[in-house]
Amino acid sequence: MDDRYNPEKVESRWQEYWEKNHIFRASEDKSKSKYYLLEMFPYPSGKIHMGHVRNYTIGDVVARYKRMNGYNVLHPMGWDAFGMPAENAAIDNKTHPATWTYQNISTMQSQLKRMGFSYDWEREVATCKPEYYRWEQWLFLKMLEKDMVYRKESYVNWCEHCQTVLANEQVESDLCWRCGEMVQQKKLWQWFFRITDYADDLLVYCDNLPGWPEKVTLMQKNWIGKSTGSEISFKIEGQEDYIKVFTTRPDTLFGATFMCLAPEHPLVESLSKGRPQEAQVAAFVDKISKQERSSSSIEKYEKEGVFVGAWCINPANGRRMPIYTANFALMEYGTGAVMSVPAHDQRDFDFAKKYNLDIVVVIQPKEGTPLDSATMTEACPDPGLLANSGKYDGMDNSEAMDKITDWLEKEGLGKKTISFRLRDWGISRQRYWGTPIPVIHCQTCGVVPTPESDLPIVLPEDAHLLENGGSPLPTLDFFKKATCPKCGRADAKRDTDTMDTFVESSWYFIRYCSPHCDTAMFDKEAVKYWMPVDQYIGGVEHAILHLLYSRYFMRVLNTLGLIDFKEPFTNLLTQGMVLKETLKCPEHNYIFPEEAQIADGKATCKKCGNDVEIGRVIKMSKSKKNVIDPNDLLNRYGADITRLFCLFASPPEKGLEWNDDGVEGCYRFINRVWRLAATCIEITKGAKPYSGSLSQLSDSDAKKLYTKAHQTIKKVTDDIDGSFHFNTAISAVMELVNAMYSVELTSNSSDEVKSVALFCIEHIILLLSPIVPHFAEEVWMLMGKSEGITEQKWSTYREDALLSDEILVVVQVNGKLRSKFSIDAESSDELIQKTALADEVVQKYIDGKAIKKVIVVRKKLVNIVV
RNA sequence: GCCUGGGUGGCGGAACUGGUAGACGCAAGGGACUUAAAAUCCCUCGGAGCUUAGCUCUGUACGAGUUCAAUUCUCGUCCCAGGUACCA
Repeated sequence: MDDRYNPEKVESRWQEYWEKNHIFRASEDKSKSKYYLLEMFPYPSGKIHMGHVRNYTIGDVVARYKRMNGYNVLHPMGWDAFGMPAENAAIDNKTHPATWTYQNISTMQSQLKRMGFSYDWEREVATCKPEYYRWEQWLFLKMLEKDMVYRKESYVNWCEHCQTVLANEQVESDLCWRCGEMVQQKKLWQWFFRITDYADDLLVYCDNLPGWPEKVTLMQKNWIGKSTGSEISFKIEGQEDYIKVFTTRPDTLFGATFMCLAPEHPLVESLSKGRPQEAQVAAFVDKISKQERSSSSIEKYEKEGVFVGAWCINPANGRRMPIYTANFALMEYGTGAVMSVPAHDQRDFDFAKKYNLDIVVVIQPKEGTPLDSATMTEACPDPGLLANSGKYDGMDNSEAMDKITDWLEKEGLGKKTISFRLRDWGISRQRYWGTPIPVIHCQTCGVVPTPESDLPIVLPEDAHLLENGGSPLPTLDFFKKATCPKCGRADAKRDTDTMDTFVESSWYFIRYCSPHCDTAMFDKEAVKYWMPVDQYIGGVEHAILHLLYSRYFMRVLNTLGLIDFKEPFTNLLTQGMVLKETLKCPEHNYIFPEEAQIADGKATCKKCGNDVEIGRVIKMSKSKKNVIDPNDLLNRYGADITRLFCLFASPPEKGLEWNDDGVEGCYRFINRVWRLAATCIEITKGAKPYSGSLSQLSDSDAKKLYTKAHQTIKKVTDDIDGSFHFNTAISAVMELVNAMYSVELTSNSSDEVKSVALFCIEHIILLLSPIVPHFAEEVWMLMGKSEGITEQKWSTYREDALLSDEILVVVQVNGKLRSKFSIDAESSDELIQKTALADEVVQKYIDGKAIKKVIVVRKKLVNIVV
C-alpha cells in the first residue's frame, strides 16, 4: 500500500470501472423502491465553477447514500442549453451559438466526469436539440388548443441605436450595455401562458409541500400575492362611464379623496382629451412609457403623477375626486386604478402632500390621541373605529370592510373580489438561440398552429448572428416564409420569436424518465414509475421563477390528462450561493480572478496594469467572471478532496464566500484515514470485525472506540438523511479517526482492540464512501473485499452501544457556569441536585445565601438561584 | 423600494426542542523527530484583567425586552446576500 493516497493514479481507474460496469445505469425495476434524485441542470456557460461543484457534490452524496440504502436510484444530468449568453459569446468571439454551446457541453461534461459523479450519462439531454424541443412545441400546440396560451401586447426593453431588444440584465442604469444609449420601451405582440389560472392552486399547495423549505414556499406565496378586497366603481363626473378600482381597504372608502390611474390605463387618454391638461398628460405618459418596467426599477423612481383634468365621484359620500395618472399605479395589478386614501396609506399620503390634495381621517385608533388630518406627519394604516363615514361612524374597521362592500353590492357599485400579484407568464423572446414558437401568421386566418406532423420546427443552425445582438430569424426567408396550413396562402409568416428558456427547464425532469422516447413527450409508464422527483437540489436563486414555472407545468400536463400528479418535487434542498467578489478593470471590464494581481486589498489587471475595482461579493456567474474553476483544485488534490472540502466548508443551505484555505486540512485528513487503514490492514490480519454488544467488551479502549463508532454511524446517518449537514457528518468521522489515533494500535494490541479497530475502519470507509468514493473504493479493495463499495449496504448502529455509563452534569449559580461533575447515567434528579448542592465550588457561591430555586434539567444541568 | 434569508474567534464553521458558546478544521505561535527540508506528532490559541498551579469579568452585528437561564424567543436599528417576472 502506498504511503499516501494518490488521486491521480486511483481516481480515473475507478471512474472507468464504474462506467464499464454500468454501475449507475438506472432502469425501471418494480421490485425495488425508486428514488429520483435530481440536481438542477446547468447552463453550459463554459466551464463548471465551484457553485456547480458544490451543488452536484451534495447531490452525488445523497444519490450514493440512497443507493447504499437499497433504493433504485435515478440520477440524471443534462444541459439547459438555450439562452442569451450563447448569442453574446457568438458576437464577441465570432463563433456560432451552437458551436459555442456544444463545445461548452463537452468541456463541462468531462469536468463533471472527472468529479466522479454517479450520473446515468445514458439519459443526458440537451434542450437545444430538436429531439428535445419538438415536444415543447408539441405541448405549446396542445396548450393553444385548450386556450392556455394567448397573445397580447406588452413591453420590451428597446435600444434604438442597436435596433434590438434587450434583456433586463443588458440594461445598466437605464442605458444599453453595448452602446450606452438610453433604453426605451417598445410594445410588441407576445405570447403568454395563463399561469394565473392556477394561481389559487399553486398557492394552496404551498402548504402541502412539507418537503420544501418554508422560506421557499413563503416566497412563492408572497409572489403569487393573493389579496382579498373589493372592486368599487367610481362614476366619472359628467359621463356615464365608471372607473373600477381594486382595494383591500373598502373600510377607508369615505377617506378616498383622489384617484390614480396607471399611465397605460385606457381612460387616461380619453379623459384628458381636449382638456388643458392634455399635453402635460401625454408628456407624462410618454415619459413613463420609456422607463424601465422591472419592479426594482419602478420602485426606484420617485412617486409622481399629473392631473388628467377630470373628476370622479366617491360613491360613499359624493365627494368630487380629482383623477390623476401616477407612475405607481400598475396596469398589471388589480384594475390599473387605485382609490387613494392619504390618511391611511403612506404612498397616498406622500402623494397628497406633494400635490396638495385633501386628507380626510376616516379611522380613529381605539387608544391614544385621535388623528388630525391637519397635523398628521405620516399615514396611519392601523385598525380602529370609523369616523367621517356617515352611518358607519364608530364601527370597527374590520367589520366595516364587509358592511361597506355589502352596501356597494346592493347599489350595484361594488363586490368582494380577489386579486393576485402573479402575472401571466410572457414567453416570447425576440431571440435566436431558443425554441421556435410553432405558429404561422396568415393575413387571412390570423394565428394558425403549425400542424403536429410538421414538428419539430427546427431552429436553423446555419444562421449568422447579427452584430447588434438581434435575432437573425426574421431576416431568414427560408425560415420565415410559410404556407398557411389552413387556407394555403403562400405569403404566410412563421412566428420568428423563440420561447423563454425557463420553458425548457420546466419539464426536463420528466423527460429524463424516458429521454430517448421519440413517439411522445415522455413514456407514461416510465413517468409513472419515476415521478415525482424525490429530492431536488439546486440554488436558492431559483426559489421563485424556475420552481413556480415547473409546478405550473405539471398542472398543465395534469389538466391535459398526461400525468396524474401536480407537484414535481417532493423534497427540495435549496443550496446557498457560492460567492466571490467581482473585479472590474477600466479597460477590460469584468476580469477573471486569475487575470488580476491581488495584494493588500488592492488589485491590478495583469493584462494592462491598471488598478482594478474590487466589487461586491456576489454569486458566481460567468457573466461577471467572478468564477473559480475547479480544475486547479482537481490538479492539485483530485476529485475526492475537492468534494470533501466543498462539503466540509459549510452546510449546504448557507451561502459560502469562496476561499480554499481549508483544503489542505482535508488532504491531511484523507491521508490520516489512509494511514490508519494501512495500519489496521497490517495488524488485524486474520481478525474479524467486532459486531457484538458493548457489554461483552472488557478492554476500556475497545469499549470507548466501539461506542464512539456507533455514535458516529448514528450522527453521520442523521446528518445526511435528515438535514444534509455533511460538514458535521465529516467532523464526526474526524473525531472517530482522532479517537483511533489516540489508542495505540500495534500487532501487540489485544484481540478485542484489533477486532473493534477493524469494525471502526470498515465503517469509517463506508461512511465516507458517498463523499470520497474513489478513495473509499481503493481502500475497500485494499482491505481485501471482493465487491465494490458501491454495492455495499450503509452502516447501521446498535442502540445498546450508543450510551456510556456516565453523564456530565454542569452546575450554574444564577445562570453562570460554576462547576461540573460526572455521575452515573441512571441517577435520579434528586441525587443530581443533592450532588450539585454539595459541590465544593458551588458551596463557595451559595454560602450564606438563601436558595430561592433550583432547576434541574434532566441528565444535563442544575441551576441554583440565590 | 418590496419579498426571503443571514451576521458567532484571525478564517470556515459547531451548539438537540431556551440549558457548558467556540465541536471539527484552517491559519498563527511554540516544541519533538530530521544533517536539513517535507511529512508526521505534541502543546497553546475569543478579549480584558488579576494577588497568574489558578481565578475574575466580559463576549454570538448593535440597542432594548421576556426568562432561573437567550447564539436560540419578541421588538427596533445597522450591514451583507438571493429574488424582483427578458441572466439562468
